[in-house]
Amino acid sequence: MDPVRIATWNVNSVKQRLPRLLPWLDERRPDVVCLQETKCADDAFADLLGGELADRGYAVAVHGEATWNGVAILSRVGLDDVAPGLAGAPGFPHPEARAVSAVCGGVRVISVYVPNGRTPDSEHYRYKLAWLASLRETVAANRDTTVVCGDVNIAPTDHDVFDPQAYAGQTHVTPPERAALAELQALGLRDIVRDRWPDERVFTYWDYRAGMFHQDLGMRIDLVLAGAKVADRVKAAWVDRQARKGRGPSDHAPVIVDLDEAPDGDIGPVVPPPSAPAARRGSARLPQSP
DNA sequence: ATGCCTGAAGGGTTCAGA
Repeated sequence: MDPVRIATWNVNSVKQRLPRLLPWLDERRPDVVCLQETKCADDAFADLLGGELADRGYAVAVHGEATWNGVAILSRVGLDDVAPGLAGAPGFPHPEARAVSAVCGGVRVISVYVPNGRTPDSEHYRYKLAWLASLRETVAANRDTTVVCGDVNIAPTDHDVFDPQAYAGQTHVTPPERAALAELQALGLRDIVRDRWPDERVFTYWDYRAGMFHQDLGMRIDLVLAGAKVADRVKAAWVDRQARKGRGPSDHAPVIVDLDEAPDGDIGPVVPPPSAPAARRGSARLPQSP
């Protein structure tokens, strides 16, 4: 198997992001792209960019709906066994378009948009935890060869938010959410970006308001979680902050992971060791605190 | 000012996001 570049990006409306998405595809040239928050129905997705993607050699698996949510996988290394949705997943009350999976280049890829949760005492929060339990059940069947990519709406540790105090008591950082994520990882999935940058300040989301990106006050909630057979092929992993800059960005940046060719012999793990020291921690407050 | 941006739907505003 040839080297493969996998990316995941919450685009916050594929329609609004088209002027950023297409040039980004041409510049980064990912082989597999998991998208979240496409915010459009499947026929609208095809009308909007089906031709543009075909021109670039991508096959497309979409699972969308009008207005909210919506996920997709673009692949130019094969797209087989496409499965929209998550078997047995709860709805709110009806199933939402939050997952799509396909086999791309021998890897079972799942693009996920985990429910937000809103507030820890809400039905939305309980829905989020139940949905994560369903995701774990689905991944369990192919744990070694699966890669879960997407917006998990959970910061795995306090290291993944600019200031833990700013998020105290809010969703994305509560122990039950982190436990649900840890249970998913306990299947053997590795957090590829954190493994590569264990002590770095790495975020993937910055609020649009109050200059949060400019101050680098964000969270790391977009993850690539890879089973052993995938994780052992990782050559590089990084957050494409350039895509968060300039005019009309999403509030999330893409995560990009390069896989080496699949070993046919005894090629071992090739993740390089980190070298740079940890960056200074931020100390500002959330936007709603003046 | 516990939504300071942004997007969608729909209608002159409201809901949702993290």
